[in-house]
Amino acid sequence: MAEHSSPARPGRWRSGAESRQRILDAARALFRENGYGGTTVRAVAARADVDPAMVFYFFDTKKGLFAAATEMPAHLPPALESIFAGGLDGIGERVIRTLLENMDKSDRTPLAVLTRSAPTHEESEALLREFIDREINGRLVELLDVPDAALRVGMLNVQILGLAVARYIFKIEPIASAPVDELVARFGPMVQQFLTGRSPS
Amino acid sequence: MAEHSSPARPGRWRSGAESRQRILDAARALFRENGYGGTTVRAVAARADVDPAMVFYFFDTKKGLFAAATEMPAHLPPALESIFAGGLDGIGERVIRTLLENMDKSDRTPLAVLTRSAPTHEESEALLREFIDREINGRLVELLDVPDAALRVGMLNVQILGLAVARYIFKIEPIASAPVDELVARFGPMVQQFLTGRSPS
DNA sequence: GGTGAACTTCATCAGGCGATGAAGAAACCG
DNA sequence: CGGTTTCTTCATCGCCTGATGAAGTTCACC
Repeated sequence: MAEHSSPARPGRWRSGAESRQRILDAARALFRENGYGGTTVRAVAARADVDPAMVFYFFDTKKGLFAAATEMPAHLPPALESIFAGGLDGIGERVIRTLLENMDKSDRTPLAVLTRSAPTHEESEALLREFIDREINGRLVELLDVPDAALRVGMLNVQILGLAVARYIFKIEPIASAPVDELVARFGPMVQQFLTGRSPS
Repeated sequence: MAEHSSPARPGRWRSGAESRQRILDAARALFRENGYGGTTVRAVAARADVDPAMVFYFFDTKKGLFAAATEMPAHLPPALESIFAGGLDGIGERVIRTLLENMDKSDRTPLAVLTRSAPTHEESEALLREFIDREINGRLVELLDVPDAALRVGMLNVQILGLAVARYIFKIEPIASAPVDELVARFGPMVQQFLTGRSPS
């Protein structure tokens, strides 16, 4: 067997930014598949076609890699604004559509990562929850302005969580392969109903 | 420091069944908190106040321990029957109530374990899904007997999943502390609606 | 074209992991 | 009582983990 193409000698192969990106992509995939504990630095390195030491070179520790791999994608906050922009009218469909479209095209799926991962179990879970509570739930409760707003928003959380878990983590059919429009048509009005409809009490 | 009470000599201390039970309890707690990969046999043993070797003595392998710790509680199937027993009328409330009451009083929460755990990622996840598909979804689709039954049942799965994750895993308020009756009142009619209501198309 | 920084590899460390096997102590059984 | 089984501890194995440090290679800049 002759070594045909890769002499595996040290040196500057790639732009550095590229290696960093390769590692991040591999890390995101593995963290999502196997969780934090089930993912080894060596496996990430192998998948990124990179020496394990490079992971530490760029991210110092495994936790640093995790933090970098799960940070919020930049295009999410603007999408969030577009949900609230239209007021209460049709907000049900908007929230479902925005959620699905953003998670469909991105492999970051912060929810997925955080469900099965978390280095210390407290740390990043608390962080994400605080963000969601402040940026989504809080604003929505304010917008609704009814006595049982908190419970209504809680129900929305259940929908979002269930939809995300079913579609992206467990991949339950037919939810996983249903087109976005179908799901929006099904869930949108329902969400709208329990957000702005009359109370069942 | 004098060794005050435990000479730590080998020998028969407890009934064996008791040690086994201690290990199972500790394992369930840790698997749920940290997942399969994040739980070490040594940690389970420490929590059970038992030598690590005992875990292997009773369960042979770590996987064996996992299998024993996550096996389905015996009282679930009968509860399942009671859901279908009443036919389609009020099935929405029944399914929500049964789910909540069973998961509230049990610390097994197979869903919780399976969400964050799974030894090979395929194995037990596939097992639970097969069970759910056969025993719940299949029967329900049959019972509904409409063209879009699969999608309706998929929506039910989303509800169940979201509710379980929100209440028992993420502990999102106010869902986590809401009384069962409140949740049944909110989710029951909604579930009933999209199961037996007219199609949105 | 030489110098220093950026990137990459390799060898290696200490520590924890799952797992094994032997041997000791209590309980059970005749 | 003696022998066997059952429970328990301990010492240890080989492996893989996260992490470090030094040395080598290439590039950018002057």
